[in-house]
Amino acid sequence: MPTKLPQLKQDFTEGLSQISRFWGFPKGMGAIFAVLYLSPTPLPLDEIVSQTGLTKGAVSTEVRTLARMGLVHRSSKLGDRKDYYEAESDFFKSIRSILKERQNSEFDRAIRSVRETLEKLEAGTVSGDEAEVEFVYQRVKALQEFFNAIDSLSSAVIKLESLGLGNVQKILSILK
Amino acid sequence: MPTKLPQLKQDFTEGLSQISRFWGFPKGMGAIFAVLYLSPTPLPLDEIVSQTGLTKGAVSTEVRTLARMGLVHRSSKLGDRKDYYEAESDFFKSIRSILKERQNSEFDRAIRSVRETLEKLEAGTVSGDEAEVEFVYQRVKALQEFFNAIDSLSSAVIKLESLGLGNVQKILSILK
DNA sequence: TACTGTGTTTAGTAATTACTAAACGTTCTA
DNA sequence: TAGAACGTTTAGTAATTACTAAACACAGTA
Repeated sequence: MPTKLPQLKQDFTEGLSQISRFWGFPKGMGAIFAVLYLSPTPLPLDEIVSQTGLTKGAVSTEVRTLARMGLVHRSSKLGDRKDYYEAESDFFKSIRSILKERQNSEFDRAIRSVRETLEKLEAGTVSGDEAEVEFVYQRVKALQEFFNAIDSLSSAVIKLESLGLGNVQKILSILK
Repeated sequence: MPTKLPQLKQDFTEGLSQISRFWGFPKGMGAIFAVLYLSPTPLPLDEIVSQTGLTKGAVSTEVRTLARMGLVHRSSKLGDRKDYYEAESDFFKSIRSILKERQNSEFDRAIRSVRETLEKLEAGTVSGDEAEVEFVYQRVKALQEFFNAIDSLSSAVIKLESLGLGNVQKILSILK
């Protein structure tokens, strides 16, 4: 027997919810994105509310963080007070803006704290068993270098015009 | 005034805890890793307990998941019943094993559900407005392709002998 | 066999996070 | 100015997750 389109959409939505949760985002966020992603036209807030079963408040805040991440876009029609939302369908573009978002976040603050640790060690202002201080220094330095590599990578990705399948292929060929 | 080594270690540990939490892991996990990472010698469980302030139970379970991820290694000394743990210091190696770990997880199950959605659409067994079905098909297909790209990338990384700074540089030069 | 030193499991608690319901602020319309 | 149609904020609740305390299992030793 044939699957009805609304049913299919709902299954898909549930799948994306789980993926969302897996990556540490609220599952409602995945659901909202899924609904928008499968809609041929931008949707107003109440439509998202009715299709996800979440409340106005929840949708309002989560759609905002989705927008900040560049995963959805907000627009409005002239002579219509409603806001309309649509999903970004270029995922590589989304990745870039998520990375960009992360750069000013809590994450960077933590990374900066590692850098500070390293600076203290380099300034020679740390007292303790000499061999151990040296060991700790080497370790912290290695971690810092790792972060730097990740950072260069993501900066590069952010600056890219397009990270299409072509580029991914090229990368793969290097890594072989 | 000089910083004392134990103080430095503790600051570092707090930093890593936050990073851990940021990526959706328990902060205790980050703390455990930090303690091991800064220790010149493998540590037994009680040592981790006393240095992190967590309980035996917590350390026992979290150190196990760290080991599954390949971020720490368990070893034992002859004539000593204790287990000893040490941190993996090659982060690229860790990334590989984390990716490997993820392949058999909940995440893959969710991705599979997207693939099933796609298969139903391709089999033509979905009923509904024809234009909309076609639209939905295109979208789901695009998402699937994105997942495939990510998947190839991570498989490639998993198979690598080494993803050192050299390779990262090469990648960066492509992406410029 | 009991006892000690290990790590693990379990059942419950604390802390965090996602979400709801409802009040609120604004803007437009009558 | 009142009321309606929006989106936002807030205060509280539900659900989830991280962790604790304590019982447990097992191995080695007296």
